[in-house]
Amino acid sequence: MVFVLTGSERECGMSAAEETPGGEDMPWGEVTPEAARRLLVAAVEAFAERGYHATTTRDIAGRAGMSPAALYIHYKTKEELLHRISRIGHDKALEILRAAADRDGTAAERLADAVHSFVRWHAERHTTARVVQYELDALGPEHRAEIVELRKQSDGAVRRIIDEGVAAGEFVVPDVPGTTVAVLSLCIDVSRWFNTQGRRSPDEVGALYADLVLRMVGVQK
Amino acid sequence: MVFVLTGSERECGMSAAEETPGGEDMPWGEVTPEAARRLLVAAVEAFAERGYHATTTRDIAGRAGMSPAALYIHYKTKEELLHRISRIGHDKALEILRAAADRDGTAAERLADAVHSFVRWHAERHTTARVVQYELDALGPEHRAEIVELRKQSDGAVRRIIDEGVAAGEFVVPDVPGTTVAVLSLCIDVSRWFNTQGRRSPDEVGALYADLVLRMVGVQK
DNA sequence: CCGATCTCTAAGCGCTTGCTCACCCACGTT
DNA sequence: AACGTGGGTGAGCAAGCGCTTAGAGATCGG
Repeated sequence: MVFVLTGSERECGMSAAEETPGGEDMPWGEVTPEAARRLLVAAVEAFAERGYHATTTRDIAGRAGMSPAALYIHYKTKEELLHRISRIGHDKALEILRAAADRDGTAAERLADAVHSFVRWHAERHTTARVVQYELDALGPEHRAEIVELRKQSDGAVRRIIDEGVAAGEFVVPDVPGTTVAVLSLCIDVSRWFNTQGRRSPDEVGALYADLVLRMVGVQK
Repeated sequence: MVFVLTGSERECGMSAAEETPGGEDMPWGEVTPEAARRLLVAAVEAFAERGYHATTTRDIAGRAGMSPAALYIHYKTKEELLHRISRIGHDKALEILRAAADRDGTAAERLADAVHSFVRWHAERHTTARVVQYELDALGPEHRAEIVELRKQSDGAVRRIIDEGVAAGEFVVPDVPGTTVAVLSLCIDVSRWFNTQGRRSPDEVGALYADLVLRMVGVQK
């Protein structure tokens, strides 16, 4: 299931039987030299807290317990770090939406599932999501174009569910593209305001939002 | 040495009969020495394009056709510029929401009005809105606290409409605070994705969103 | 035991940043 | 004509930035 694209780091030290510590579901399990992962996690935290441009390479390296120069052994530039984070995050987001879209069940069930799990991810991993969703403009032109393409595919996955719901008579939606944008926007913005200290758990927000979105597409309960 | 705080700068040079060029409704009409306004408009554009931290004071001054040093005649720091922008923008946003909340009419009419005009503002002036809504963390502690207070009042205005709609039996909303956050989040995020080149006009997006929000609160059409 | 390799560090280079300072000039008043 | 004042500039400072380089220490096949 590992969808490492830049991958090719399976030939590193450990035997094929062993697993990356933390297992398959560990957030950044696919980032392989352990030091590279530490740097990446540190970068996510720093970028989420202060923003990409306000974060220094010294801060990232410091959080990872390393010297500033160590960063450049694993990443060519600070921008490449952001790109890696963004790429992995968008792959994960797209995977979540596609899994829901490709399930069995009514369009309403699939849309609710998509929103619920998409929102839960944005709340649970809101530090990552904040970087992934709001630091797009800090990427260089080619990297940005690559990520924009992934976002179009996310849009397509949601639109497909809504289209099918309309075709099946489950949904009443006068403006499918507009509603698709609104649904995605609503979910994504969770990462901006969600706070771990708040009253609601990620799962509760997911359930609330799934209900709100079903209302938006005109499903009667 | 006029350090304009909010208003009350009517005692400056021009006669009482004259108006600020552009009239009362001009976006930044209340910012008075003309050079200070030019700097502020330049800052809004630059912050919206590149983000606060990626924008240099030289860039701002250059866009306003002035030398870097000129900025510091009108503003103490770069952060003060952001604060001024943020303050004026939030005041305007709150004014829009309050005007809709205080109108006559059913809760549904007032909620639709609030969302329509709030979204239209975020689309029409999406450069300003982007700065106002997404650069909050770049403010210093006191300035941020001041702005956060304004946001709480915006939340209150929307919540009041929804509360009254529920009380009047117009709305069916199981979770009023959660729905309030979702509605505001939906509207605010328009400033992130809205593009002047796109198919929809600000007014059309406002109308679409007003309809979506009425569905969210369970109004049958 | 040797060199090759890989990871990491101390030091620092060249540049840009936010901001300041000494000075200038147009203009309204005397 | 002289002057004071407020908006403006050119040059530049101290600090901090992203990134590089020379080399240290650990590990390992031969």
